[in-house]
Amino acid sequence: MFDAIDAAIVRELQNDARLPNKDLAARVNVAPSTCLVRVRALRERGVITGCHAEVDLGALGRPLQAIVAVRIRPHTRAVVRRFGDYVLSLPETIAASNVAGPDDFLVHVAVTDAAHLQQLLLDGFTTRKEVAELHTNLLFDHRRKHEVPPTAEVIS
Amino acid sequence: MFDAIDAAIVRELQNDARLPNKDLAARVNVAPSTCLVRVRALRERGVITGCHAEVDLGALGRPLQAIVAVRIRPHTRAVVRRFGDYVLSLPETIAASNVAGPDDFLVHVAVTDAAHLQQLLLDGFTTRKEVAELHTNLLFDHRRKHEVPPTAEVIS
DNA sequence: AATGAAAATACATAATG
DNA sequence: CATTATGTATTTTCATT
Repeated sequence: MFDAIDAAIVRELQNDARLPNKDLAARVNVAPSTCLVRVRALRERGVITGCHAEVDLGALGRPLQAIVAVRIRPHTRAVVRRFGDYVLSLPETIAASNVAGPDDFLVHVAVTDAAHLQQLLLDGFTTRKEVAELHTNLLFDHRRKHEVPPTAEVIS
Repeated sequence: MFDAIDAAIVRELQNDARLPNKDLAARVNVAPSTCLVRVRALRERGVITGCHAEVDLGALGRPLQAIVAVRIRPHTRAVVRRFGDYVLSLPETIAASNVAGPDDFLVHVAVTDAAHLQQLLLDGFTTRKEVAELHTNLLFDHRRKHEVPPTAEVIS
């Protein structure tokens, strides 16, 4: 299913997806050709789903981040899904979670400044009929970890 | 500062960081040599900060996600920073945000099942003295967008 | 499933327009 | 910035174990 070598490959590629296959092979102690076969298998099995460049949000003109908690009404499947699609289509949205609890969505946004945030909230959120309530949390700091390890159970 | 070609390069590499330079050049309509220079410059200027493989959390044995909202007391710089470092060191943590508002941290975690989540909350969070209050939101769905566009202001 | 060697590609650099 | 050329390195295939 997923042995120690696969786990090592996943770990290395989470940290640097552009690591040359030759170097990756050396780090996980297999031949380059073997390594390539394994990486391809991990992609085909859907374990590795993609490789994405990480970009500095400040450099993109979006130094200010916030988490917007949204309560949706009516709380129907169609309305919830439609809002999820909509909110992800906004250029300011980095991620959106549909959660259980008093709030229905937590939306992570990145904007230029407070004025931009206010405009986003007014034009992008509160104008929508299904948005019943909004709570905005400014982010002082957001740290994402790239290396998520497999649990012991999935390693054979 | 950042022209239309750079913006296109950033867009393409956010979607696929392993796109060969030749193909990338074709997509953004420049010569491969030019493209390579620009990609290197974007990395050196800190616009592109890294490339990371995205992995299916279910395949890693972590199909259940939650956002844990944590209130910290005392609310001092040292305690807040120490908790942030600690929480990011947990293998279950994917991301952690230090936010303004009633809650101090929003911690995104990925676990095996409800039992694992309970154990994480009890052993990893509530045992710590600085954790004053916890609210756990189960995630039904988390969607992250890879392509974050630059704002109009940073494009010249 | 893993390996080593050969063939195909891609990269990095430089010179020219 | 585009083109071309060139040497180097890497990726990929494949026969073999």
